[in-house]
Amino acid sequence: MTTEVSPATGAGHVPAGTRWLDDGEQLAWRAWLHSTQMLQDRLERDLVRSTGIPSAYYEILVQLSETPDRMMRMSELADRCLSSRSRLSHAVSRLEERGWVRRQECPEDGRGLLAVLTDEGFAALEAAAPIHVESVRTHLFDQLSPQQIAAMRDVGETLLRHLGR
Amino acid sequence: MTTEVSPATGAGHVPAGTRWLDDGEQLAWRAWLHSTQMLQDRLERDLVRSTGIPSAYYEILVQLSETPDRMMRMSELADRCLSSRSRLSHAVSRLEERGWVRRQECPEDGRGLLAVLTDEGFAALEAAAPIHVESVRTHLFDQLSPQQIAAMRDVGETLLRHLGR
DNA sequence: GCGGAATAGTCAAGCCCTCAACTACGCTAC
DNA sequence: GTAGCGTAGTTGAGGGCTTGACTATTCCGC
Repeated sequence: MTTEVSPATGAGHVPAGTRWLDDGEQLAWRAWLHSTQMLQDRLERDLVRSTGIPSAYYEILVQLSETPDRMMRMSELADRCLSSRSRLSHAVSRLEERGWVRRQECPEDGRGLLAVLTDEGFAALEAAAPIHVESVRTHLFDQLSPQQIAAMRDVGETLLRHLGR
Repeated sequence: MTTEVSPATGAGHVPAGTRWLDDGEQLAWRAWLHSTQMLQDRLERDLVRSTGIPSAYYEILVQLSETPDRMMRMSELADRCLSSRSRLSHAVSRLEERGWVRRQECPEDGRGLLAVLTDEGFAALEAAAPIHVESVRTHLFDQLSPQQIAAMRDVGETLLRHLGR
């Protein structure tokens, strides 16, 4: 995403009653939009450059690693990664090519599959994690006061409640 | 982007001294990560569904519309849209196919081109803007208190200062 | 003015994502 | 037990983005 909100337009062409953003809201909107885009972009580039793992794959590895058996149903994995099923399916195929994940039939449900983190996958994650966390610290936490971090969390959680998670 | 930070790993396998995230930081990180992803996703889908314009294109139209002559150098446009030059070049080509933008030679610099917003492009933006701003209100501003909005802006601006803009 | 470096923009290959169609299995009711 | 429907997951086509190589132009020092 990206996107400023109001066109440089005079009044009168658009449906009356549009609640345009005022100046403060415009500034807040641009600050949010640009900072999130730039930060995501920076973290992504750092991660790929230093570990060769795109963040979408990293997230999959993390979710699997946090599970007792290092395995999870494909759909649950998709949900946790905020990913569509199709996208996850493609991603797991590519992770299988790297030898980091394999698919395994699900005993309780003949339709289902389990994504299983291999030892190689776990090792790759273990190597990448310290690098990634350092990047997150450098570009996010080291820049903010404890109050700002608390506020960021509060805003994030409020939005998540509305968006449903 | 996406991405949890620490692997479910015992101590000892990774370089000593990694500054792992504590519980509060983890929660703040996940809240930020998931809320920004979900919100961007939601706004993008709303915009495409109701106007047919992806946010990357919308941003280009907005930037051009805010300029006195509705034209801008390709590189400046790329910078303002947080876009690579290649990406912008592709996007402008596609906007040209829609008849919303055209390229024009730059008088002062034979290497350069100007992207010019056409009347059709301006009309498309004018039609889309109220719909988009309503979506931003619904999913962002209507969910937050004035204090939260101020905090969001503060955090965003702080991060932008570090990331350079 | 000339040679080399820097800048503006484009293009092709490859990767990733989305959308919609598809297969396969499970569940329920009759 | 089988029809019909819902769920799990995959697949392929098509579009967008990134990277890196390429052309054209300008700038700068001499």
